[in-house]
Amino acid sequence: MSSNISKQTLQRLPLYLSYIKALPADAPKNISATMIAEALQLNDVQVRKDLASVSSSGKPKVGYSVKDLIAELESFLGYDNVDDAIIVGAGSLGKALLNYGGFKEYGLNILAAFDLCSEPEEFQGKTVFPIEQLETVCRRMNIRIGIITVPASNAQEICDNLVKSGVRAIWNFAPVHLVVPEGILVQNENMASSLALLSNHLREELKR
Amino acid sequence: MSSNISKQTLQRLPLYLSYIKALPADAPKNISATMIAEALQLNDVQVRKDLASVSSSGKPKVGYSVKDLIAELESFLGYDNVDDAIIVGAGSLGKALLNYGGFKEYGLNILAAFDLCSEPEEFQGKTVFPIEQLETVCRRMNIRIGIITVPASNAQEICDNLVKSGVRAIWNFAPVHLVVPEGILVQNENMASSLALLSNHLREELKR
DNA sequence: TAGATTGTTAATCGATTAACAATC
DNA sequence: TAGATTGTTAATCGATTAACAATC
Repeated sequence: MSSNISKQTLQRLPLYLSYIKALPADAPKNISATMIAEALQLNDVQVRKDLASVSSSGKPKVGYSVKDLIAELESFLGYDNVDDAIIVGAGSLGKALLNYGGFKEYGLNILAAFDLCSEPEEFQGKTVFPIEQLETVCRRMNIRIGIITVPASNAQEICDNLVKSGVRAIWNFAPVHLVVPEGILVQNENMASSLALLSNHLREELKR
Repeated sequence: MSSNISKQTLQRLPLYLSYIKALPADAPKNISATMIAEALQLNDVQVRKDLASVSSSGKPKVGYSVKDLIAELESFLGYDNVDDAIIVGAGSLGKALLNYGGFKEYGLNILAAFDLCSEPEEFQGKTVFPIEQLETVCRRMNIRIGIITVPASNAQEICDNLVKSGVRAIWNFAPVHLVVPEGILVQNENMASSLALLSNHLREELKR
């Protein structure tokens, strides 16, 4: 069952995919887990185990067919099966994400944004709706992914609204912990946590 | 020694800080690890252990002084000690980060951006320099943090330039694995990995 | 004093890595 | 056939959690 793929494995799969997709056109038709591991500075057994959970194109002595492996990873990661999403919060980050074309490649299509406004507004070809219309639009479009880019102080309320509107997975860019009912996934993109690592590294370095 | 604080702990510290900073003004002067753990849905021993690595204000039966704990966390996370950074890549994401005021609160000051252009350009009060001036500016300003928001295909080259320019920590938003010399930290903000979790959650849900 | 809470030592759990058998 | 490589079972490692002693 694919449900017992660990979070760690799931997060590494896109790395493998982007690496093998970036391989030059004249590269060999097959690639080994060892080569991928070396390029990404990972353990080769780990790569093999990760790939085993989504692929059956590995052959002893031969490795994996690059073409097949790309297809298997893309299919597993849902890159061919586009999910619609909406963004709540059309500040600079929200607008940047709305405007970013690259998500399509990952099977994510951001339909629209919501923010405080009295009328729907256009931004780079996408619509920013008044926040009041959140539930109506989500229900009508059957939206299952919500992206939160509002300030921390409003994030929980927005999150509750999203859940009430039928959203099942939330990508949270606000620096707060969100409480959700069981069965709803919150994926945090916490910049403060990343900065903590950067800042700690610099401090440690100075000590030496 | 603070160097043996784990990555996991380091990433949780900002969560504790933002939670206790958001406490209402009329809240009790002290807070227990158990309360923090409940609010953030974590294990209380974990919170206590994490806090023990940066704080000495915990008292049995009393808990932690909110005021002292905020001061200790802010100091440890370097929020009072601003680091200067530059961004390479002034596309929509790069501009959003350049424009985002919130990093100052975390001790990060983004001075300028670099991109392909023949002349320095102004954007929202900050300067976008021609990429050719990267090394000169980094050296002159003694920049130690570089933020990469260029397309995947250019990221390694930019990374090499940053390292050559004296940068010691890199915040990488490009979906590629970067290879760096020992001692340089790369912190990846990999959107594709996050999306893999969201997409997997939705798929699993459908199966049920 | 008794109870709540901290901080630490020990046990558990899960992920990573090593060892190895199977095979093209 | 021999060597490279996969996939799996076992060992190791590190992080989380449980148990408990110390104490305001």
